[in-house]
Amino acid sequence: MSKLDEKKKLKQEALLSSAFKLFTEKGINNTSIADIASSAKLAKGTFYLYFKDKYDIRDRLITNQGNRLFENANKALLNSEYNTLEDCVIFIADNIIDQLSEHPALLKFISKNLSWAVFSNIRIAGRDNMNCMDIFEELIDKSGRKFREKNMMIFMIVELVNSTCHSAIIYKSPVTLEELKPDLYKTIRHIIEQFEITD
Amino acid sequence: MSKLDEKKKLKQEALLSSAFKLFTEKGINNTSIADIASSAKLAKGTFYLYFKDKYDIRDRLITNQGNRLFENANKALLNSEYNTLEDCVIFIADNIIDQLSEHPALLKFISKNLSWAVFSNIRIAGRDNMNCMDIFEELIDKSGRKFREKNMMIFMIVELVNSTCHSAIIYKSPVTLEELKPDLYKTIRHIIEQFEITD
Amino acid sequence: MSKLDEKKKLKQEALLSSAFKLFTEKGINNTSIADIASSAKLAKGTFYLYFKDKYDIRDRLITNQGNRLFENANKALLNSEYNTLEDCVIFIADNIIDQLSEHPALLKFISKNLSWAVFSNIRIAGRDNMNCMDIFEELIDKSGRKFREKNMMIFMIVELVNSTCHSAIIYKSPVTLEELKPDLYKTIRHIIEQFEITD
Amino acid sequence: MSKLDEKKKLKQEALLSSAFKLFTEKGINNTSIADIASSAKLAKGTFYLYFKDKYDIRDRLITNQGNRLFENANKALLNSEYNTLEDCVIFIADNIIDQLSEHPALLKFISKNLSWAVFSNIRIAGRDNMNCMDIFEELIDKSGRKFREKNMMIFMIVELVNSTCHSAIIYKSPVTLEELKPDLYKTIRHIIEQFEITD
DNA sequence: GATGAATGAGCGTTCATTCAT
DNA sequence: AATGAATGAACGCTCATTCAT
Repeated sequence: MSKLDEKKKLKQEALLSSAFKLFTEKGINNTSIADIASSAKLAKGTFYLYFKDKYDIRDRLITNQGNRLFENANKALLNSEYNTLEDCVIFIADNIIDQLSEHPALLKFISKNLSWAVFSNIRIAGRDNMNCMDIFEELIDKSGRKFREKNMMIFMIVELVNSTCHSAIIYKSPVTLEELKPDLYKTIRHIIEQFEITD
Repeated sequence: MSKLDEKKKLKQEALLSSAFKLFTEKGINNTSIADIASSAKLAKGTFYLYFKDKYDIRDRLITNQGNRLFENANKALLNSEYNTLEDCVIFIADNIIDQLSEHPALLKFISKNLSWAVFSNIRIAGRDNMNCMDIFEELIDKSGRKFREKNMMIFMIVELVNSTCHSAIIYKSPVTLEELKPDLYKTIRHIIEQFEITD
Repeated sequence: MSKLDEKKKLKQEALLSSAFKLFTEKGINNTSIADIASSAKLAKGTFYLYFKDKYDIRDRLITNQGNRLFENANKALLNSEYNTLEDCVIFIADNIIDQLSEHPALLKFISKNLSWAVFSNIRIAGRDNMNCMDIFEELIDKSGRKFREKNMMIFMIVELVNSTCHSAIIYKSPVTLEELKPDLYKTIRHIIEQFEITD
Repeated sequence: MSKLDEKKKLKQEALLSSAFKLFTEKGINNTSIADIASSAKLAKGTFYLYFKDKYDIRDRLITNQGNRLFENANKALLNSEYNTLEDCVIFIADNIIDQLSEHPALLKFISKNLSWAVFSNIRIAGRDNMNCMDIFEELIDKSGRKFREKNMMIFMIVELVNSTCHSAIIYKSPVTLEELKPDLYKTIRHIIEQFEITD
């Protein structure tokens, strides 16, 4: 990589991290392109050399941050000793929930913008071109058990976790995260059971 | 009601329905107050006689539309012959899902803005000052069964239904509504079971 | 005066005193006609039955308040035992200064809007159609002394008092009122002396 | 200075002179930022690149114009042969009065907005960081005479000149400028005398 | 006479986008 | 590639004024 390319990379990263800071602090609507550029110590016009508009940089951020969450969770899982499919799925959920509960601004930012399409395409670095869905499929395969409608199963788990934790973390309402977790994980076990094929 | 009051009522309704149309068509961010007023064939200043700002009219719309959904579902339930708690809860969910699937714009609008705080305060017309939570509590009481953490139980059901149906209706992804429903309802039964206290 | 006329009088007075309160509290520019009307507990349209616009009511207020200041000063002078022209003029100045220093808002309001034309036409109630200038002329006549350019003499005194006290009362800068007074009155004596004709 | 900086300077000056023209012609209240910008043949947004708001540009104008008045007077004094303190002070007053009487609009603008705080901070170009007060102090020092309360003395002179000339120039009432001057200057001499300390 | 709902011109301000340097 | 001055459309909001009741 040439020196120029390095410089460009640095500028892009400065814009991304400035945008992330401002989006999570003040919300996307209250952040202008001038804000982002000046916070990155770049000129306004420079922004347009790297991104089309505010929504372009937002989408890049969601993907990046989503990646990070799952990478962390995946790495932690590999260091753990969990075995059953249920334990592994819950481990990942729990890990991501804990990451988010420590950065409520990130949670707000992500969950407002996380659609299934985005989610299922998040790619995991270090696992050759694998995405979230692939990780889950792998877990299922390793368990040796059989499931119908794997997509729907994962979809239901992800949506349930995402929406209930959002409320619990941001508003602590109607229950706190700590109150929620036991029953949330119990429900995850029910959902997995519900989709298992037992001959 | 005087003639003047009638006229005022009409104008407010014109503003509400214009706002709803524009919010669902173009999104709140791309709708200006001038748009709403002119679409209601009123002067810009008139808007401010009835609402504080865009977010005031949005909140009024959410409450109004939320009310309507639950009122319809509740009325239909009273005309049905369902008995068990599970059947009743699923009947309401199903009814609301069907209403929303026929108005995806309403679904988009509502579910982007529906927090638990808003939800649990939606009031049902015709049932003396009762809100959604009261309706559910009533169903539970009538069943004669005992549950721990009723709030959390309802919360999990509502969030699961809301988030999965949003995706299924708007994006038909990863499954269509018709594919989702059977498993969604099965999961609802699991959740209810999970919270029941059996001595 | 008919009952109706009394009611009208009351409404006009309510408007005047509301306007005065608001003008002195928030300034004329930040006071709207709606403010005045609602503070007087009258409808907006009613304002226009009594005054042409904001500046109409302002001018009425200046005259009214100016009258009051001079009436009070004049009444107090009649109860005093001062004899020489200098003592009388200074007594009036001092009296008005003290009135104003107790109502800085009134001072601000008056002195921003007090031109010589307005000043010299302020009428004193209870003295048959006499104005400020007449009062001063009377004092001069009673003294039995002779002056050239009486108008200019009074003009210089009034302007000097008005402008220096404005600064002293509102900003206490560059000197306070108490520091200013002795020298101010000494200068008034000099001015009177300067215009006296001594054969 | 680069070409760009020159262009910016020109634009700022265009805004200043447009604002001055409009403020003096129509008053500040009746001048909008759009007026100023379009009169300077610039876009409305450009105004905000150079000034915060209407009052920012007003304050800049007062300082600029005030500077000019005193600079001119000071330069003329240096070319004159006046010696005594009284003659010098009256020379400056007379010079400024003449400047103002030729630009009544400037007089209106300045004297409505000239507070003691503003006045005493006006800086004189070409005299290393000196302001009006410094000039007067210098004159006093050079005279070798002793005065008590120099601040108050100058304050009284400035306020008297400002307020009487305002009326004389703008309204020619109750006397014209030419009628006023002799007595005004006589009063200035009295004031100076009044503050002198004679052992 | 009194009301206050309705108007719509007008305001200050922001900001995405362009483009000459 | 990078800049940042310039633009002007668009916005939310205010308010004097009118007029049907």
